[in-house]
Amino acid sequence: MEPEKVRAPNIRDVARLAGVSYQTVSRVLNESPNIRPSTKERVLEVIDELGYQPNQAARTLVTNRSRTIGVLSGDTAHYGPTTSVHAIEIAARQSGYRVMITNTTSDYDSIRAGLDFLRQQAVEAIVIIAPQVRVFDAIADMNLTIPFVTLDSTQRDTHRSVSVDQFRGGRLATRHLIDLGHREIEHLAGPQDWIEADARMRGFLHEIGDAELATRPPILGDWTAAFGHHAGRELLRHPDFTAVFCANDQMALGLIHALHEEGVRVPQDVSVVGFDDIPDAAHFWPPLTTVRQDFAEIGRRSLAIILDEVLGSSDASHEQVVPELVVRASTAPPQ
Amino acid sequence: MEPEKVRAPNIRDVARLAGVSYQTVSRVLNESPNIRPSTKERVLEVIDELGYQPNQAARTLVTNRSRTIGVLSGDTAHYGPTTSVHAIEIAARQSGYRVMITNTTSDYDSIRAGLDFLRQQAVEAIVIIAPQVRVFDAIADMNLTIPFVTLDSTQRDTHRSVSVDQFRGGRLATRHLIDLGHREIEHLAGPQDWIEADARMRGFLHEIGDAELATRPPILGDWTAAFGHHAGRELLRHPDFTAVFCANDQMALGLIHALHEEGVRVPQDVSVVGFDDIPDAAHFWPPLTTVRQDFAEIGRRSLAIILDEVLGSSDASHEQVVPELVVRASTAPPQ
DNA sequence: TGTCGTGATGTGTACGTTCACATGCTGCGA
DNA sequence: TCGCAGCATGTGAACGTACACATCACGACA
Repeated sequence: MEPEKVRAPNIRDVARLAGVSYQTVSRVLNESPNIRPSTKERVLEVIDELGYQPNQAARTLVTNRSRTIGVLSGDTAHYGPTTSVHAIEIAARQSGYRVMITNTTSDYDSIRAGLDFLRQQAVEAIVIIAPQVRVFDAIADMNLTIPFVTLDSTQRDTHRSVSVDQFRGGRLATRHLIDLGHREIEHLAGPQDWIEADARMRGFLHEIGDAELATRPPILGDWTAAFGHHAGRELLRHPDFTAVFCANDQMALGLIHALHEEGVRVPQDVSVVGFDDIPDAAHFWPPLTTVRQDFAEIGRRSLAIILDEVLGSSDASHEQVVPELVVRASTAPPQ
Repeated sequence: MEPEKVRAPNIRDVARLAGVSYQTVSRVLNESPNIRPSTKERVLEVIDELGYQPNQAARTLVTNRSRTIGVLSGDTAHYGPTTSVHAIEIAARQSGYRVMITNTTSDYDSIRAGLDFLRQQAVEAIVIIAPQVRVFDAIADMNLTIPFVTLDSTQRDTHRSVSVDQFRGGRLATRHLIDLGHREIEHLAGPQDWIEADARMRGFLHEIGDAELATRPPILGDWTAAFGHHAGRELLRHPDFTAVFCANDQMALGLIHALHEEGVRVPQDVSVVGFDDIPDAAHFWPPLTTVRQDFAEIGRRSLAIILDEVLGSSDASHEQVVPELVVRASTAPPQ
């Protein structure tokens, strides 16, 4: 015997039990002003009694609004994106919106599928935290009509963006090393197709050029500690440098690991700067000098911006949050 | 002049242009078997031309199925959960499902709101990765009729679960220290309302009891490196121990930081074991001995289990994945 | 040659909600 | 006393799709 498939109660069931029309129930649900308090109370009682829940699909179908913001996030479990997403959720909840997150791998088809999914769910806006160049191809190809905002620093006028000023961050880190007196500075960069990685690298090159130091070609990494470790071993085959600027904290961790293994002291022999200021960075050994990005802040701002657009404003702004150098124990003057 | 609000093309628009009935279009979309190839082709052409996309809300409304799996995840950006979520997404995609993720903070109302949201979105099943006891109160109160699976090790018969055997992991770590010859072992545990934290602690206590060592009350932490650092400083006020088992890698990192600061050598003076084996752990200094959990594997399995239930199977299984001790350089015999 | 099964396609309806409009009632001012 | 504004509530339609059923053409078979 199959258990009988009970239909969920709908607005009409509520109406019948409350002795009103379904429209009145709808009014209660939507907090219409003109409704007698006693009626409203009675309806609410029945709703509670029945455990009635509005059918979101039906609502979306008729209103074409879902009160939902979509988030397209990258495939990796990085500290930054997850922190931003969390901030977005909290902010959205406060504005009466919900958030639907979809992860994607970095290939075109996956990004495309993710955007399609969000569109099908009738999200009212999309926050894109997949900071790879390829994302923009997908967006262009499917000419998205939904408002969207990106969390990175492309200055395209086609859409809004909020980002930490990565270029400036790259300069801050490099300038710090130069100010300490370093002249032989390596850069362990991120993957080239990441917008942020590129901006940090440009910041590095800019300061190197400004100080008229010899330019060393950056090493292109993949953000992982394992790569940092590998790169560190390679670099030590020609130890003609006194400082390394790593494009994120994880790679800095791996690099320091390699330095330790070879008996190279940090910061006495080599100074290391990271990027991000993940919570762990303060507890690396030595505690890491790094550039702090406020991931939560850009999350909050992105939501504010996109709700602004949903509600009618239309100027495509590009906000930038200023990063901050956090000096700890992994940097010192060269000896 | 407002730009005219253009309605998205629907199934009838497609039908008209293709010269067939809307039902035929529907059949093409749902890959009905009895349809002439030439007709199908013509319809597909029109779909492509119009950029038609099925309206998910309408589909869900009529079928009461969404081909979507909900994921309720905790509020923190931990490595484990994010890795599991990612694995779930990939597996879901392969089965023709999509995943909708909702984060929650750990308070009851937020969990409740998250579950309500997922239910309203008509997800067909829910994977719960919010491993706090409180989750079960919320579930019980709203008597969820949707199949769900949890990614932790409560052995309740009300639902399915997949988990790494945390108890066993706790034993592995502790046993390793005992086998090395340690007798004075501290445990830095996780928050008490986390199911996993509790299980690891029980594993620890079990081995301590087995070896007839004096039981030291575990220190209850919050998973962060900052807490590990703080706890390390506290412990060093009475340095009567030779080893510490930390309930996760981050706390181990902070603890080691505190030890380094006081000139205590790891592992010569104090051995440290972590838990999780996050990618960074291999690059801590010293590289961390820890217990590896296969987060991706439990993600994949959870999806398999829940799809199984969606498709009709009904025995509530409790699968367990075996954790693995990874010995690196943070542990050694006491000296 | 009539009947019947089968493949291909079309028609009516339901899903649960909101919007636009209609209706009834109340009280107030002329 | 009448008309009318305004509040409270009700009725009909629409959103876009899938399911159940109806219809039609065609060939096989007795």
